[in-house]
Amino acid sequence: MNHFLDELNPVQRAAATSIEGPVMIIAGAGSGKTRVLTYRIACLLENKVSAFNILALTFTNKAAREMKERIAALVGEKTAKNLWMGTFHSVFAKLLRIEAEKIGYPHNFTIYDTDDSKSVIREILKQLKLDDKVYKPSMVLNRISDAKNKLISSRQYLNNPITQQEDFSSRKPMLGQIYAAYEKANFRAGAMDFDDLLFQTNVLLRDFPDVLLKYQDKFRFILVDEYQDTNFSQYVIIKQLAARFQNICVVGDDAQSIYAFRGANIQNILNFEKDYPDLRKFKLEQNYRSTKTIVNAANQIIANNVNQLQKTVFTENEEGHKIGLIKAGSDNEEGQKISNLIFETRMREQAKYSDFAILYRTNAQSRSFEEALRKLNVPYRIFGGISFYQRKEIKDLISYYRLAINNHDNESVKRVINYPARGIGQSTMDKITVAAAEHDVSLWTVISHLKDFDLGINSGITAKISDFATQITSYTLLLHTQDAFELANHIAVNSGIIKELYNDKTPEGVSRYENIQELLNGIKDFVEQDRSPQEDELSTIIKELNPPQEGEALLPETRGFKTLDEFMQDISLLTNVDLEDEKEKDRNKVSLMTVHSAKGLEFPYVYIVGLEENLFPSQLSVSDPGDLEEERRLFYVALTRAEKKATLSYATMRYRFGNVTYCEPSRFISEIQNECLDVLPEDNHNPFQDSIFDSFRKEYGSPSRIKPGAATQPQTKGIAFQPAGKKLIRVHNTIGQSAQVPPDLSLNKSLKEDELVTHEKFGKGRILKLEGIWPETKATISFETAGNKSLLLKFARLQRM
DNA sequence: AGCCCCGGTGAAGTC
DNA sequence: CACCGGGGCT
Repeated sequence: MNHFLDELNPVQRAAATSIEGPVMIIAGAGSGKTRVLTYRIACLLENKVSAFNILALTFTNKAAREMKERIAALVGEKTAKNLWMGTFHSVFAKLLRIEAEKIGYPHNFTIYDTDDSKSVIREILKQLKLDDKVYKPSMVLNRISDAKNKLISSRQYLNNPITQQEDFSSRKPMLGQIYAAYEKANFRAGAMDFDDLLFQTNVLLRDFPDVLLKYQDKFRFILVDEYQDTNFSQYVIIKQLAARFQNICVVGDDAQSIYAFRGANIQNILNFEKDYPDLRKFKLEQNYRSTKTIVNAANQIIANNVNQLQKTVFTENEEGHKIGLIKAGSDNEEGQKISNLIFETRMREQAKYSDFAILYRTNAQSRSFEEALRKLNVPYRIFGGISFYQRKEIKDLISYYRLAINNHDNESVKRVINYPARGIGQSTMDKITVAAAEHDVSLWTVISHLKDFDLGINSGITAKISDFATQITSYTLLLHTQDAFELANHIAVNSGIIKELYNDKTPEGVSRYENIQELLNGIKDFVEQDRSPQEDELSTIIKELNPPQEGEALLPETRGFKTLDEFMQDISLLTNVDLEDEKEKDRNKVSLMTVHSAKGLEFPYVYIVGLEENLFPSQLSVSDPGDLEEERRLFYVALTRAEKKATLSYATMRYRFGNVTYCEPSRFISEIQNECLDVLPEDNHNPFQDSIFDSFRKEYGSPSRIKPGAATQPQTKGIAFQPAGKKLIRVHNTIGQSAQVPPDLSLNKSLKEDELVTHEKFGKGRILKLEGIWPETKATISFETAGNKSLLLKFARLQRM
């Protein structure tokens, strides 16, 4: 085994080979953490620890996959395959698939995404007759999520005088009741939301000592990566599982804790020593990734944080380039300057596009970079934003799949019961919903046993509903007799979705049809991949739980194919960096992503953009010192992604919330010593500035943006120019996406006092007074019938008479 | 039942 | 500015 350990420095080697007992590895940015983890696992395996006894929790599925590949290269694929490795959510979702029935859930439970969860909350608000302005679904969901991540059930929530008092004084006294109803609704639908995957795992391990014992015994060696970003719920799971053997190794860097907003508790890593007093602690302080300049600057920044573990990150790499600093006059100019720089640097350094990353604080900032990169024909790839699986047509089809797997999945029933249209309208749905609520059952129970419920609907509708139920049941019966692709395809055709989209010859329709094809292709690929032993383990268990029923074809002794429910489990917990182009040629692209998504990645050239007060650090963080420290750590993460050269930029003016705002450079820039910085000349003229694009802009004003494309095809994002017009118009880009755009109202700009105009609603009128400077010009207009009105010209739909 | 239009509202990061 | 839900019209 010495062959690979030779590649480690002494501390790394000690960390990798101390395989028993609690171990904490504090790993500075770029210190070879992944390598240590990988070799540590290889070491365990070479020390006759069975792969079946190892659990490794990573931050993304992609990280798990890559690590597994590296381990496979060291110890052989056969062994590596048996490791349990993945994100907290995906690992414990798998565990719950096996054990769910102990806590009253079906093994084939559905995982609700955030949209589903909000929809459940909306429904509850309706039933409780609460105002969704007061109880905003996203706010309610956050509140519930916080509670779950602290392992507070709805009952505990309601019994806690402190939370009750809080909710009462914030005029939201019903939050506890909503939480309780939400829990109940999900349970009835056999559904778990993201937080449930951890919460219910805790319930399981708490209430079933035999189950806990079984997994303590199974997972004798536990490794947790990015430990600084675990929340309380995750912390308790790990603590429980490791309690018996205490072979727990956590790796993290408090300086890179950036997920407090979703309940991550930095204290978990700061307190690890208290939990395991006899731990061994290793500090990986040598950075192998970045230049001296970058490491020094990063140290200078993080030194401004009070709350941290002591460590000194250093590097023996070369000094390297100074950190570039670019000032731009506007967000668009920032996009142009950065894009030009990437274009030039790539030429000069003979680099690949994929060597470059643009990192921003918020997804909304991507626009100006996309425009500018497109102008230069630089291929790019956006991570985050609207993912493929959130597109309407994909969600529709997937709802059928979900419904086939779990008939009680209410959100899917609501989505597809009348899509494609089959004459089951809102009023019928209302009746079904009421009946389901009254009898405390799922929608499916009502629609599949119509005669047991008095809905007061006519026989025509009754027939339509039972046809639907029969259709879904027929899919359910095929779940384990057809492979994922066969069934997915069958459902797509049989449900009529394919036909519906095929018949739609509008450009949007064509694009939707193609997306469906892409989904089906993805399922085909999935079927053709090897299955992992965990999946085998699961299929065996699921088969036991699903004995062939009377009249049903016998299940094959061991199913030799992958099924649709396996596919659905695979996709429900993908992170946005997990979705990667598989094709090699598609990979050579500039990456655009938020700093959060960039965690764990590295690039030779990194551009950190939008470094302005109230943006980075974000406005919401500047008032709270704790939040500000998290922002600073975020900036630290961004900077330490860079290997060769980092460049920072800020704009003095940008469009935010539809308005022009003027910005100050970020305080973080001033935290870097001047000798590390290289301020680029401001007159960085862009030779491509006078393109057709800009003349369009002059003529028609700002372009409207079309929805971001799927993560898999970001280049499809388009820009539309709308001609001046009266009505709302729909515009299309080249691949058929469309957007509704408002008419260009800049013609209102030329209106003068005393002119006669007509307004769609108010009719004829005369402009009495104009105040303010465009685009904030306000007009007082005296209408013949509607009287005097004061309107903002940029919004008012006026026509000159 | 379905489409279209409007107006209100929200805009941080994510499994 | 972009999204969403509601309401009204066909």
